[in-house]
Amino acid sequence: MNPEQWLKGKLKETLTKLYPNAADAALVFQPTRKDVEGDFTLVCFGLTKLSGKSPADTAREIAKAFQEDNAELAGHSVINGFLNISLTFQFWVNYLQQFGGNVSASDLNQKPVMIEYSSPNTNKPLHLGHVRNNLLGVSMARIAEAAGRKVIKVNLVNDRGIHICKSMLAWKHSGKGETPQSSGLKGDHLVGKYYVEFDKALKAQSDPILQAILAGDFSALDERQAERASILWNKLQQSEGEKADELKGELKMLANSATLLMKEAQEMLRLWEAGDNDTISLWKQMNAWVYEGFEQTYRRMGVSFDKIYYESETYLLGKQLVDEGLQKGVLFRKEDGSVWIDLRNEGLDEKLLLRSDGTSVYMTQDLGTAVQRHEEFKAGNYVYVVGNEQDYHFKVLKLVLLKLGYSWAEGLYHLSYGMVDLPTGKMKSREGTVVDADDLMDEVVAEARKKSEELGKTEVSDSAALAGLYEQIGMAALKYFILKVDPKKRMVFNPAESIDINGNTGPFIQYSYARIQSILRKAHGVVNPHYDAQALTNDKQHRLMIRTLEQYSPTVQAAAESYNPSLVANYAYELAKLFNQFYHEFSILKEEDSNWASLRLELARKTGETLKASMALLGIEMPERM
RNA sequence: GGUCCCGUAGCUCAGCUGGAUAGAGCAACAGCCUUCUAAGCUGUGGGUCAUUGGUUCGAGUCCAAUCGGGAUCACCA
Repeated sequence: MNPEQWLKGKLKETLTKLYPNAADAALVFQPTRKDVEGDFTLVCFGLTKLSGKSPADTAREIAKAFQEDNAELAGHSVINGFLNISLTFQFWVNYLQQFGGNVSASDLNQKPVMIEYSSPNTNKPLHLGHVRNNLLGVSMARIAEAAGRKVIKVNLVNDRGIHICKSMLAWKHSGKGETPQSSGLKGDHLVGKYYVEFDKALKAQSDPILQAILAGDFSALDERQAERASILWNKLQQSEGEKADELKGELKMLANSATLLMKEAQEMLRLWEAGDNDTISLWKQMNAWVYEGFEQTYRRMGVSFDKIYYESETYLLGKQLVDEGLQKGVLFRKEDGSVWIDLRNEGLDEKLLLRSDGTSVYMTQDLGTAVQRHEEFKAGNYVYVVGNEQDYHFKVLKLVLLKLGYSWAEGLYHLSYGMVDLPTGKMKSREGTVVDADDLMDEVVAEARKKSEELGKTEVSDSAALAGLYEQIGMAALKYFILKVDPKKRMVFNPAESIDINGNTGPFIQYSYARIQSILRKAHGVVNPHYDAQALTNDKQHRLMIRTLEQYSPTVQAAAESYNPSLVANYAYELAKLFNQFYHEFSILKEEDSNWASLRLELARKTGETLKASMALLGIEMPERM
């Protein structure tokens, strides 16, 4: 039994005995502050209505009644309206013996949870943003599993569309048959290279057109575009600053679409959709290269999926839903044939669900995919790990599904995360400031090697084992750095400073663990594993260690329920830090009193296990020596 | 302009349903290795929790407004 739950239950009993209306009173109950004697604190301010007395008197009254019934209460103090309760040392020691690091099953939702994450495009390699996405997805999956839920990990690969055609086209024009084998490049990097090349070539073609447009000459554009350009151009003459930049951006897109290259790309997309043999086989070949590259990156990051969906297979889904929606009167058709939903009552706008030519948009596809998945898996929750630039999209997605009558859509959750910024600001591919995932992992591991060699000592000597250790340390540094931050916040990553290994970092926690393992190895056969709880007397530090271990289960539950792995990361750090303090203050192997020695050994062992379990939830491995 | 997210120490971040004197790490300075791994530990300095008002026994936390940063509001995905 978890002490916190146990005590809470007992307090409720006492309150019910004391006060007639106690049943529905909410208990404000929390761990006691470090500088005050006690384990848990009952905040009594809110209970004064029940007792009709001052907060302090209420606290005293409760304490008195509670003590009469429970021998486990070692003492208490009342400060203002705070009732600080200390449980006996024996109670905690007994608890330690049965502590197994398992998470009490959450009773919230026992249905499976589907987690979609990664969702890469197949036209370029993964970058820092994907790293945050993947790490969040993996750790959420593990945390949900630890909290007792069945998890289905899903990846929806964006393998079609104009962006793929760009890479294909550039490769066709200037690739000269280059392959990953012939170039020695990882497949995704090779394809990414041609994507960049396309952009360069496009710019060369579109710049002159843009200059002409800015000068008021729209002759390169077709009639419809010229009309649009003329409107924008007129506005531009009266604008400045940001607004002008925005208009220039739109004009630039018009210029792009007027280039021969864009027309070729569009034509290629048409051929692809028509199932043209040459186009399809080139597409398949280049995608295969990319998947091979992704697979390497995923494996190194510890990312895996139960099922992979491809947009090339799902992009036509959803049209049927639109028909349904029209029949139900939830959707409406405009004169030009396009289909919309009106969300103005929900504080949003009208949203397009089907183009006037009858083709589907992003939203149509996502609606279809969601319904298809629900039919297949009947999960209780569908978690989408997607950046916060799509907050609006997912809000609409959920609303539309609900309006269509799919009540299970209540279980949709957008795990929205903030961008990863560089100290200089946003990552911009045009400025070449994108941090590549593969490079990043290499750097971080190289840094781990360098720092470790500077320290000039390690318990590991075999060179293959050393390489493995550096990989573990570097990846721990990276993963922990990203996962310790609340997902919804933007975060700053400084590649120049690389990554710390001291302080609040992954390697710090690994080090604490390795140290514990060292003690366990040496203590084997030296320290008696059994101890007599009755022979031990109260000690604040030991009690605090056990209390902190106790927080593992509630922490994992909270992380699962709030879809927030950072809670687990911060917990692991707290625990490691606390143990390091403990380690410096108390010796295990040198302790002469065998009861204390074995208690501490038990504490060390369970701390180690809990650290390892916590970090495993973040996808971080723990070395036995370092 | 509408909507949403964020603003805590020089920097990077914690701060759970509102609770006691707002915490860590990095950086700076001063200590601790003949004693279980110094990737560690201890100490010092560093704060108008963006601002103003409100709600109440109590606000970094809730509400409103303002300022600052970002996202989004496409017949793109």
